[in-house]
Amino acid sequence: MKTYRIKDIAALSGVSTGTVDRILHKRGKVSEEAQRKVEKVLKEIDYHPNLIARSLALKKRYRFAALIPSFAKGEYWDKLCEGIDKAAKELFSYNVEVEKLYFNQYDRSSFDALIPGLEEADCQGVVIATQFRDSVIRLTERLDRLEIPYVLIDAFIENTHCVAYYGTNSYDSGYIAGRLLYEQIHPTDDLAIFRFIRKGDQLITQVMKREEGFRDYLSKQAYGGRIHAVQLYADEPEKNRAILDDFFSRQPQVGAGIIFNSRAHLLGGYFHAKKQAFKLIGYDVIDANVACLLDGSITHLIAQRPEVQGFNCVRALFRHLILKEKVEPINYMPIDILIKENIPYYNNYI
Amino acid sequence: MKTYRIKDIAALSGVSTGTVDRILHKRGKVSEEAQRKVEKVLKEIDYHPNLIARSLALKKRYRFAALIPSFAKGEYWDKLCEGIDKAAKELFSYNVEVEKLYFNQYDRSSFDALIPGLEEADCQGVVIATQFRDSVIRLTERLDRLEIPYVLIDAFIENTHCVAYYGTNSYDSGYIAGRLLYEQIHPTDDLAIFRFIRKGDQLITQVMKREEGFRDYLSKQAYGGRIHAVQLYADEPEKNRAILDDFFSRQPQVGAGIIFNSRAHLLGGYFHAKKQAFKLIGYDVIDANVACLLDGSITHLIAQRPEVQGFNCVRALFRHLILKEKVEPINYMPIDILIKENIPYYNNYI
DNA sequence: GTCCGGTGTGTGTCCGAACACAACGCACGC
DNA sequence: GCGTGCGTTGTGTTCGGACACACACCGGAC
Repeated sequence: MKTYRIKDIAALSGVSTGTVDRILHKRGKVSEEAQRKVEKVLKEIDYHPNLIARSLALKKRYRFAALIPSFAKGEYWDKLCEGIDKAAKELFSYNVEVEKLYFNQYDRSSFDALIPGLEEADCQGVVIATQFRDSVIRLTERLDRLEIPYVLIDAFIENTHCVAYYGTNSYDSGYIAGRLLYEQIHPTDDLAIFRFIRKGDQLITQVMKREEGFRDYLSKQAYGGRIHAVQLYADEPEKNRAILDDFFSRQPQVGAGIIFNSRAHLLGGYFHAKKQAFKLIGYDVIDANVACLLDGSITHLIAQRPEVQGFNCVRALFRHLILKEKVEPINYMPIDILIKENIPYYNNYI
Repeated sequence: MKTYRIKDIAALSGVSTGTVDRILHKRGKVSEEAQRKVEKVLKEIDYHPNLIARSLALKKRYRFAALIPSFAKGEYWDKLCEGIDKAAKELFSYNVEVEKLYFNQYDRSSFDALIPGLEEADCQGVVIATQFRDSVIRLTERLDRLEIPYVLIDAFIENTHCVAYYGTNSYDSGYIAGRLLYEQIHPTDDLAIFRFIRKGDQLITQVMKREEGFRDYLSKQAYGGRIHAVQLYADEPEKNRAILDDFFSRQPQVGAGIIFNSRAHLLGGYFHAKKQAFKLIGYDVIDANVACLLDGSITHLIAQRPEVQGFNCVRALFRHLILKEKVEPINYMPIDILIKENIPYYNNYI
């Protein structure tokens, strides 16, 4: 199993390495005859350039930017960041640097405010979290014009020219949650859907899609119970206790429920404190949710490996720009089902 | 964020690059004064060598060998091989080659027969599937003496000096299967455990451990049904039909069961053909099992991403030998729970 | 004073690819 | 016949690190 070098190709086709180089890179200034000779050899030997040597010779520095929501330790976007950092570290020797730009996921203008800075930074690739659809579309159009490749993460947006997309199918993950909850109850048992409201919230499509999938599963099963919606307030924990106490005093028969964002731990904590048995399904492997899974106050978590997503986003840009590989454009992440017994093994093999 | 080169260190400490090189590689022949000066600089700048340049300069070729069971297309070890091949391809530019040596997983002597060939091959690293405990121990002792690093895959073997181990906790995956099956039945329903016998079989520890975990889960739940063991024959499909027909005519109340190896599809096919409703749990995402999951004849699969395992094994050797990183020695793979609804997303993000 | 060994030290080349630059041949014009 | 210009080609240097080799220096032996 011989590996060929440019020098070998040059020798085989009777030209110099410079000519081979011009042909490989389509730089022109090559006679038809040389072109023919080299192409003939190339066809025979299946040449793969040595990527190590290439990236050493290309003295280029690559700067990637990542536009992601700001986060607290242990939250979803923190985990995603871990993956980004891991990729950055691994690609350090390739002269790749990743700069993270944070926005407030509940405030569109904070996202828009990042754009000018992004353009100044003259980066070669961008990772974009797609919280704000319209703003993202506007940004991608500008990046298209500047011919800067970008990767989308979270929700998929059609008609963009992204190099890759990483995310989950929210509808299906809701559908699966439907099955997991339905299997734990009787077909006529009542259920609760807990929702968090935040001042000035826009509806988050991801959460809406999950609920849609969830409800669709139940209706396909001829589910005969009632689904109660309970509104909670993200910023006001004391208020929530009162709301929940009130709800369960009026609807004591409700013994199972779901919450479509990563705040299930807030409910888990409530049930745990009151020693109330409740079948609760939540989303995302964040530290607080894991604790609830282990103490039994959450029965299932549905997750999507944010670290792997972050890692893959950066790697997709790397593969596109440096390795010049074809990158699979649409990548739905696995929908992981986690219970008390398998969560200890849910590590990140990246 | 400046990156330092050997040349920079040399300039900063007032010596030549050769001296810095000797100090970094502990090649000796350096005066105490030079040692001191360079170490002082090294402490200040946190030097990380450029891995790209290093692996270009090291003209070394790395040959790894992988001792794994032979397989048919789509089977467990085939998937593992995919991961190995993917790693090999990715590391090609680093001058890493992986040679696969196959043995018959039901015949210890076929494993032993590979050892002489392995020693001749003078490879720098070995991946070993641990089917035959004693033979593996003997091999690892020889490798220890030859100072050839190795990675174990499948079952963990204590007291070896392996660089890394990748596998699943069989007991816990059986325990989880117990929960998944128990949640689908009533506490007094009967269950079936299907076993495949093969001529000259030794008991496979992995399968035994799974069953142990499974039974332990049930006994902790005060399970009150009977567990029937059904013996089937790996090589004789017609015989199995008769055995199953006979079993279900005598025990028609059994509506759920499990099989602890990857042959659940053989049972799934049986139930599907007879249009018999049966709650069946199996192991491993092999193509045939996936088909059964989708047509409903298998309710759950428990899996462990063989591709990722294969990939990581090779990468562990690479990281140890070439990158000289610390590799986490014991790596239990996640225990994945797969149902009809999430199997379409169970791709391999490696 | 010369020769020899050993110890440190610096320089040079190589790895494979990228790219700049010099140089070549040839046709054409004056 | 000679210079100009263009199209084409080969050579040389670079990237950062590894390693071989040559050489400077010093002390001791003759």
